[in-house]
Amino acid sequence: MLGAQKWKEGGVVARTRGITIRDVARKAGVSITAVSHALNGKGTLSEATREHIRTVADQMGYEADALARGLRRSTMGAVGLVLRSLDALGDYAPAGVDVFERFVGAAASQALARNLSLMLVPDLTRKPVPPLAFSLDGYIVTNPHVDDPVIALLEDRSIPYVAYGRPPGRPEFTHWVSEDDTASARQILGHLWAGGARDTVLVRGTDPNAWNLEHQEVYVSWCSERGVTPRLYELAEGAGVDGGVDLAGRIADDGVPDAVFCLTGRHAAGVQRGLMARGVRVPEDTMVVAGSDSEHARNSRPAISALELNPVESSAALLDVLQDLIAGRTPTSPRLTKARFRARASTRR
Amino acid sequence: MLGAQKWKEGGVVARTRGITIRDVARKAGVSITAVSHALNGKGTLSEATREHIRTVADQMGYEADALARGLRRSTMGAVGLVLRSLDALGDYAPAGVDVFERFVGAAASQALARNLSLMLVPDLTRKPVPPLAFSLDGYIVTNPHVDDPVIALLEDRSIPYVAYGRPPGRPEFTHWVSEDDTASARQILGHLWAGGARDTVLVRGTDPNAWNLEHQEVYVSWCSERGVTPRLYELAEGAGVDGGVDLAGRIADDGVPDAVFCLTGRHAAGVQRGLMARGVRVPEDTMVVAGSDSEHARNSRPAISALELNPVESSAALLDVLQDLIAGRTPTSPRLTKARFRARASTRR
DNA sequence: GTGAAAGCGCTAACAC
DNA sequence: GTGTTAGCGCTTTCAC
Repeated sequence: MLGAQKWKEGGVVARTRGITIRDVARKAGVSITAVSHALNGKGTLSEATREHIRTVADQMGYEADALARGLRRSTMGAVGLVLRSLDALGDYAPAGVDVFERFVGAAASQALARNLSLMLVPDLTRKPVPPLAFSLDGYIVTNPHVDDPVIALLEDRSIPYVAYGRPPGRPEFTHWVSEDDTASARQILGHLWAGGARDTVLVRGTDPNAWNLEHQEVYVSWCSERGVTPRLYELAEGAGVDGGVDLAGRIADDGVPDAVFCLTGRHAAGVQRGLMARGVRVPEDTMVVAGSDSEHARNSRPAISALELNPVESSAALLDVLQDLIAGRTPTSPRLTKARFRARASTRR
Repeated sequence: MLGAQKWKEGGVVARTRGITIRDVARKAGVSITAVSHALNGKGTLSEATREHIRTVADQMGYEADALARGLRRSTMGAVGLVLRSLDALGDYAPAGVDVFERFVGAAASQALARNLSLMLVPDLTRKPVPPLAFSLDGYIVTNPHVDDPVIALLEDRSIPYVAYGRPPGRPEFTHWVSEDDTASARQILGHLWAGGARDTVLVRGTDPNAWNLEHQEVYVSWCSERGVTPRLYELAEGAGVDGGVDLAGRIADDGVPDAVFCLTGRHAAGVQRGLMARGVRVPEDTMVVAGSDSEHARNSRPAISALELNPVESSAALLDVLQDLIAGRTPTSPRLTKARFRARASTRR
């Protein structure tokens, strides 16, 4: 391997340095400027030189060092992903929760398609700060909550960022992408209504993010439009299925409802199980719906109707907006993506 | 904010540069060398100067620029994660496959605990290579297969890496961590044998990784030790549940077995469903086991006995080994972690 | 005990 | 059109 060398430095095995721009310049018989310009499509070079340099570089397998380039250009080709919901949960691998992990997967492959690297960065405000955190070109922040310190930090440093789920209490901020929660919530509530439900319970999480807040808002308006009394329960996201089972007891004690709309799949699975354990029949006595699909919802018996989020389209939109922001262009945002409601046995009457 | 400035460069909004080592040096009335030494515990400085510099740096909120530091020291505080199984699948967010997603989550939180950032890198051998790919301190490669080109590339560049699941055909390579597949497989086969199974089928995937190869090996030896004829089926990982359903037909045609041991949860769920559709009773006629737990296994009816992998312990071990490697220490490896067998209704006789 | 200076690999003024 | 050169922020050698 040309130009490769290995060495030790203070006990740290340094990586093999690859081929440098200098190696290419020497081989191609030009200056390093020429190489830089040729490869970045800048400056004024004859097409012949350009082509020649490109060929040589290709042959040698030259890849520009991202660090050196970043140091100079202050743009890295890498963006960070902060999952605020998981930060809040304090658990980056909660059992049976696949929405976030699916989002990570989708975001990674969408980033790939744009030749961007995606870096998972844990809560930026906690010390010690991950070293690369402030060198990244921008951030995707999922489900920021009210007065989110991560967002405050990014703004303070003027690092571009986009939010998945609008940052609550920031009407002036537009760089967000979300599934159309309002439309989906109304679709679900309408579906339940059509199934005969007149007494529908909403179970939301405790995190003060747009997901929880907007759903609550829509639910309350929807109830008041129809003159029915809202029945709202809050259950910590971290409580999971077991929390749902417990909550089912409370709900039933308050009066068995016609339908329960849980914002998370785990809560829905737990509530359904808890209700059934008390002899409530699903869907005959009570219908159950989850606001976000998951294996829990799919594989409960009866299978729970749920909203299938759209991580692929959403992460694509987020990256588009973020790239515009990074490039100094004005992005078209906010953007709403379309989730898809999956009616299953739990609401089939 | 001290030393902060914003500027445009070729239409690109550059990130706000933070406080530099120079700012700290000026404020503390020392040279930049002194600052560097004080903050990194190197050189020979009086404890007084050291302390003074640390205080000033803290006050100013100085954070060393990871890029500049990396360029000089070539260690970044970030590691890459390559999921070879998903590369093979060509899908980074396959529905219902949660082993990898759980592993990503676990690896992320373990990395967090070590102040490392985690970058998801798809197949490194495919162009274009993500910019930071070759600047990372090291890699975790999950389920490398025989003659894996990603491993060849990392070795060529002498980038430290560890494997989750031993690289097949590389007996001399020891930097790997794995659940103890051999022990688990024997435990499962023993469990089935104890349940009366004398004709157990193994369904493995087609990817030539250690997971598939070692299980097959154990299965074949185990059969020969007991003088029973092995019945081995291969099914592409990507075939999922539906592939399992189809395969159930073939298996039944060849003779309904006493038990089926599928290496993936999706295959197990499919095979069970396919068998039951043909009137085979589970577990009465045939027991079904999955080699890796998943929501599919848990939520099938009857629930499928499965091996619960240990992504948290495994990723912790992987990062330990990788950090040793990066630091030039000799790691204790390979390391085996303990998976846990969950007996469920599908094998309860 | 301390600091000046070289240089990591790259980009972009600015000279030629 | 092409090349020389000055840094980006940091670590480290080596003079003082």
